[in-house]
Amino acid sequence: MKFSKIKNMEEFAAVSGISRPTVSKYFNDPSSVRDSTRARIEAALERYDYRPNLFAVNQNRRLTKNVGIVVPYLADPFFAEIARRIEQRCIAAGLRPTLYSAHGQQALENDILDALRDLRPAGVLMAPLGRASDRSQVERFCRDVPTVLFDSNIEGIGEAFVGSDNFSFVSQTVEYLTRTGEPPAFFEMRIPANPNANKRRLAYIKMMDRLGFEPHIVKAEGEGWAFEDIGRRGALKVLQDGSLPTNSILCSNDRLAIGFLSACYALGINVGSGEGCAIRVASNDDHPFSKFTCPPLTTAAHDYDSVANRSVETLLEVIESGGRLATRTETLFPAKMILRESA
Amino acid sequence: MKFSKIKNMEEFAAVSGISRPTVSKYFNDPSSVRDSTRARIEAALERYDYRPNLFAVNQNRRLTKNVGIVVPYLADPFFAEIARRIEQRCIAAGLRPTLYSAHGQQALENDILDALRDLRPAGVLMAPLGRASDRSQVERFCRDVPTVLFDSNIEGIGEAFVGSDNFSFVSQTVEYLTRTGEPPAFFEMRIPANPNANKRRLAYIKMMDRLGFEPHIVKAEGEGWAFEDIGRRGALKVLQDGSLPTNSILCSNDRLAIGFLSACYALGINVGSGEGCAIRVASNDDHPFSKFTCPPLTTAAHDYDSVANRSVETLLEVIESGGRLATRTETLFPAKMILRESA
DNA sequence: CGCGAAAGTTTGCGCGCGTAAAAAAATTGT
DNA sequence: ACAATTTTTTTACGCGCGCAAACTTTCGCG
Repeated sequence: MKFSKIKNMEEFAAVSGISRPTVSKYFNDPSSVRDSTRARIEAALERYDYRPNLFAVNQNRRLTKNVGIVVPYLADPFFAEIARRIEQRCIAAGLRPTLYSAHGQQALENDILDALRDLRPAGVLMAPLGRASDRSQVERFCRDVPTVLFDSNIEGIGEAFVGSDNFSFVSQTVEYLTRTGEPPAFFEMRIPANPNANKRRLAYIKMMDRLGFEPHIVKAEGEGWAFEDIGRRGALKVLQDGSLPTNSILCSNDRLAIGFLSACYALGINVGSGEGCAIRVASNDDHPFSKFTCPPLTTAAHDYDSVANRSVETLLEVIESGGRLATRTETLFPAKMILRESA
Repeated sequence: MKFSKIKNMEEFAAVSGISRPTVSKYFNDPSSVRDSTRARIEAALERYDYRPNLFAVNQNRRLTKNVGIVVPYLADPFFAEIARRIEQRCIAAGLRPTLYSAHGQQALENDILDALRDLRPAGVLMAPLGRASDRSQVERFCRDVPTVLFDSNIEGIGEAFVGSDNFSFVSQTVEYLTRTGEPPAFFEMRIPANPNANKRRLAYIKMMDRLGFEPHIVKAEGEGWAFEDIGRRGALKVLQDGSLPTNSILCSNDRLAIGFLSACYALGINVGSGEGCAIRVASNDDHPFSKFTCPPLTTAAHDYDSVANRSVETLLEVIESGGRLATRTETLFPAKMILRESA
């Protein structure tokens, strides 16, 4: 508001008594103009409120400050949380993030990539859908736009990958469950959406082998992103037909575990290690709500902060080195066991 | 990919043998060109992949197809879910939505509004932070950009409001709890972020009055968006010092209720109406995870679909009538009771 | 076949800003 | 105080496309 309205840089340059190109320089880097002119511009900014148009700015710039953040399903609190942190990291680094969710749909993911090209982003942080991703489209995109993948990896695509070390997750949970009770069965979706699920299954098998136990994998039917519901149905089934080979269960992820706990409650089965408990349930992710389940969920926690920080740091490196990295790095952060009452 | 790369409309017009203005017309409305030329353009589209630059298109258009969607806190699954539906409705209506989260911060909400101006959106769908919103900024924004508020209302601001009828929510839950047991106490945050909370408290008091009972309001300390944690702490406090005046609790919202259930579990208090249950807990919202709590939460459900649909419909009306509505309408959808085991 | 309307083409400007090159002005050093 | 910088101004063009006016071609129809 302040005084009259300024519609473009031309007008603002006029009222500040400075030429437009110099004003343009100022906005791209205030320290690039002489102190006295910077003072005059900032004096004008006090009196008139003007900001360069975000989209016009990027139309003809060599390198923009835009970054895209793409997640597969934003209504999943895990992605909401990691996206939130990444977004704030980007803002702190002086970038302009825009967040997109593929809502679990390949077509939408492709549309997002198309829209992202037009944004002319300096870089993109992307957690792909995984199995449902259109690999060739993602690959093409990464050739055009410097991209760092996070959370779920696609081998060889993007300048780098930052995520969690699934083996660290599963080895810790399996070890813990085994040490404090029975070796666990592994509970997962038959057709997992996310590549991490496959790595976790393999890690489970490997750990069980290493410890000298027979692996038991329990599959829940159902596809899509309604993990809790799928977990609940799958759990009801195996709990009712008594096909569960053990009294301890390791769920592939917390959302399935939430469904599993819900099924246990419905059947009157007490979960935990204490008196009167029939089954122990542990999981992976440390989903934001795992702390509040009943019983609270024992789980291997993502290092949310490290993944978010390193993703953004890596993207900044990529951008600074001109959009390409000499070698594709994969950074995996270990899990941290969170012991709660469910196991 | 296909053949060579097309960088702009000029080039595409050349290879398709049609003039650029006509091609431009085609992309704005394919039916506005003659069948034979449409066929030629589409034949060219088969051979070359070209799409007009999204941001350049909007630079000089009278009316864009952009819409902004602003929510206060996207890591809250309620907002993630409603935003997801609104986003998909917009896409279905041929609009181009962009989603923003204020992450609970006033400064961010203001930044988002600034960025949205530059997007030149045809309209904006906004769920404001509420108490934390910078009212004058939001008001200014709504004067410049046609905006429909949803979920939380700010009196007199925006072209319309679409949300849920808090009285319908609370009256049903209070009535149900009273009819099937004791009249409830009301559990809420001392300083609620959201204006709906205040309306719910007032509705509770009114209902209790009407039914001839003394209202009891239990306040949980804490600010911010970590509702579950605040609910849990608050519940632990009142459950431990025995200050709860009743055996039935109505939580202002489901996230608080999830915290409350967690506290009950920690203290070994059984929740529900059955044998051996000491307390009944009901709530409002039908949060996506309420179905999976232990016990599953009895709650008054938002009509997610209606709110999402009507919001988008209303915005379309606003846009069609040139950005302004004769009178500001407020549409409130009633709640639907979801009976589960917690009460 | 000729006529008027409809559709397409040409031409040119505008959106708001980045950026490059050359000229002018202000600052610096001595 | 004068040459040697540094900074700013001027001028001009580009980004990718929308839009309007005037003109030309095409189409439908009697």
